[in-house]
Amino acid sequence: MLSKRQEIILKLVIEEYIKTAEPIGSRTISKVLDFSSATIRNEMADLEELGYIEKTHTSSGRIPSDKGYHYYIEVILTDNNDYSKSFNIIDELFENADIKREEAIKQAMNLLSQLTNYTSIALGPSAYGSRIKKIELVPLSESKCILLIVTNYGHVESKQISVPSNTSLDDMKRVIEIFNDILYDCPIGQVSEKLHYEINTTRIKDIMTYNQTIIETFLEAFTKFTQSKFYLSGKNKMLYQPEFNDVQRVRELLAFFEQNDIFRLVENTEQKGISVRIGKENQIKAMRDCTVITVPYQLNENKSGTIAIVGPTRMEYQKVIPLVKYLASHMSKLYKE
Amino acid sequence: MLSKRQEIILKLVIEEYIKTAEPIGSRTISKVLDFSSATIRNEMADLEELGYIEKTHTSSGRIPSDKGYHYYIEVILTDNNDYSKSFNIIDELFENADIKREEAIKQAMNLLSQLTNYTSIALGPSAYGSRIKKIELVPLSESKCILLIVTNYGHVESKQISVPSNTSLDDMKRVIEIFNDILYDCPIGQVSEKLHYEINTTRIKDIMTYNQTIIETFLEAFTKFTQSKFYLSGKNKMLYQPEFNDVQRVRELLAFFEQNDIFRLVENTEQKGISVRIGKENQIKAMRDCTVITVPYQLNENKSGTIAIVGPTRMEYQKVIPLVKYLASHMSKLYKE
DNA sequence: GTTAGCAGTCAGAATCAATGAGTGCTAGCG
DNA sequence: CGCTAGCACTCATTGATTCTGACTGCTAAC
Repeated sequence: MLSKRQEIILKLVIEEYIKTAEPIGSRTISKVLDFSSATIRNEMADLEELGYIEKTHTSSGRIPSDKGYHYYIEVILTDNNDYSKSFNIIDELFENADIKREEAIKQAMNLLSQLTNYTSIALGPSAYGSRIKKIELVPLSESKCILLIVTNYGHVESKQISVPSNTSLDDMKRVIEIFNDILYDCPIGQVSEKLHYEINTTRIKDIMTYNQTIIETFLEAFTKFTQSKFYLSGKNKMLYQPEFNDVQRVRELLAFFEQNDIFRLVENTEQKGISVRIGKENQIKAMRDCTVITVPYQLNENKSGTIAIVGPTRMEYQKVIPLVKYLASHMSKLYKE
Repeated sequence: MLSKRQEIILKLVIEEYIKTAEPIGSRTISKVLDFSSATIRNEMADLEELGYIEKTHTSSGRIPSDKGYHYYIEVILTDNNDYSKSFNIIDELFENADIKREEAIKQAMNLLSQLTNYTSIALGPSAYGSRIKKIELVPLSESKCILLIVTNYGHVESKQISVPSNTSLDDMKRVIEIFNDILYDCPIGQVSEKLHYEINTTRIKDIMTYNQTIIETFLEAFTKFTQSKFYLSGKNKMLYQPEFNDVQRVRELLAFFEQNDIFRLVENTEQKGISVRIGKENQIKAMRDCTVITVPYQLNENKSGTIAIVGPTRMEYQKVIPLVKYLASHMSKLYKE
């Protein structure tokens, strides 16, 4: 357990370092704290021995360690969320009824990235809990048509298909008609199951047996739904952080964002509540100087999505944490309506 | 006019510089060319005086100038397009009938970026020449529905709208029905015009007068079509070029890509044929060390889109130019069918 | 027209000393 | 006992200096 004074010093070191990205010396602290620099040095030596701060070299000032940041976040930071001003913006965003859910999520991520100057990510099976509202076949020409699938959240998936030579457009339309009957209000997750069940039991059977390709195409269009999607905003924000003044670092980081490995960010995080991974706690090499904060948000039933924010370990936790929490709670609402 | 030997030397300088990104000295050339380094030096001095090559400092080797690159591209590079192997890949891509046009373009850009290791961009009013094939209204709940517009190229635009309190869903459906009649096969560019004409003359009038918001919403959805779109692939490729070892440069460039200023790249380019802008010929500051190659591809009638590729001035022109030309000609085909 | 040879230039690497912001430690003070 | 003044020490950073090597341009001779 740290003494009151140690806590104050730790807090000062961290907040100063967040501002300047430079190691903090004892004199800097003593100016604020009305103790001599020697006294501060003694305290700092203790804090270092306990592992909360470290030196970059023998005679340098101190910088916070990963452990120090954790203590700061979990013990020192009280919940004085005085950032309610920016929260209004979020509310407005979610109250706009003329925006599709996915659009709202996208905009929320842009907003988060703008407000914080870090990279923000929304992850999660965005189609989860969606139900089919309409399936439609629009002919484009003799041989081509577009298959449309619309969900209750306004998500539209489309796939171009060529009409097989042994099938007429009317045949296909009839099939789609039947699909509409069967699948109306059917949750995306259960489509495949339901379809296979119906094929074996009901009137769909006789149409299907003579043309298997239609159903295959149809199910293919569904794979797009089940693919987990993510929205990433502010990829480049990190470039402006001094810890990424080295091009090699930048390459590593941007290469990571360009891959579809984004999901590795949330591996092994808590299912409930906020998770803050600082520095080397992230398994990803490119993130060794970053903090990744993840907060799950509730979808229907027992599944959940995640929003994440990636910034330097030297992140403005005080500002970011309440903001992310607030946003996550509103995302949940978005999925409940 | 350059002598044969000068051309050979210029070619060697450029190709070596493209490989190594280092200034080329007279000895390097003399090893290949069976003349003494002194002779090469004399020739190089002439080439420099003529403005085809330059020095980075008094006693450095030579690097190509912008003018030198131009001479290389326009005079020295004969059309020995021996890259036909990679071209098969492009053919395959465009022959797949189960891919929407926009999807094909996207994939073509990915391919181009993969093959060249540069950034590739497809620009152009992708909706241009598209005609409406279907307008549809899908109800999601009591108060919300989705407006869908499908074009003959398989492009789908969707917009969520809330049902105004003084209107019934049936009313709206009837309006959409009428729209379908009027606008079927109507080119995107003429929708607004046609709609306004019909409003003032035909049966649509009486429905419209009592609810103006529907038509407004409808036209709003169309703005998405008319917004010129672009596909960008390989944004990060440039990071691996030695000329972008400086973080400041990287920031500038990526910031440019993130803005929607992309269209400035094609400002004032030829409407016909390939255009190669080298170094400072690009108005954009961030591109001062880049070459931007643009090739228009024909859409319907008199309008055209553009594909562009952005790399360092030190670009593998020999490989890139035929590839881009070939691709552009195939894009045109895509728009003709 | 070509080349050998030589003097000159200059970026980049290597070395070194000076600077100053920091530390740890000790002894003395209230 | 907690605090502080003071001193010796460390080390990153900076700038000056030098060295090296890859070049050039020029001249004189083949």
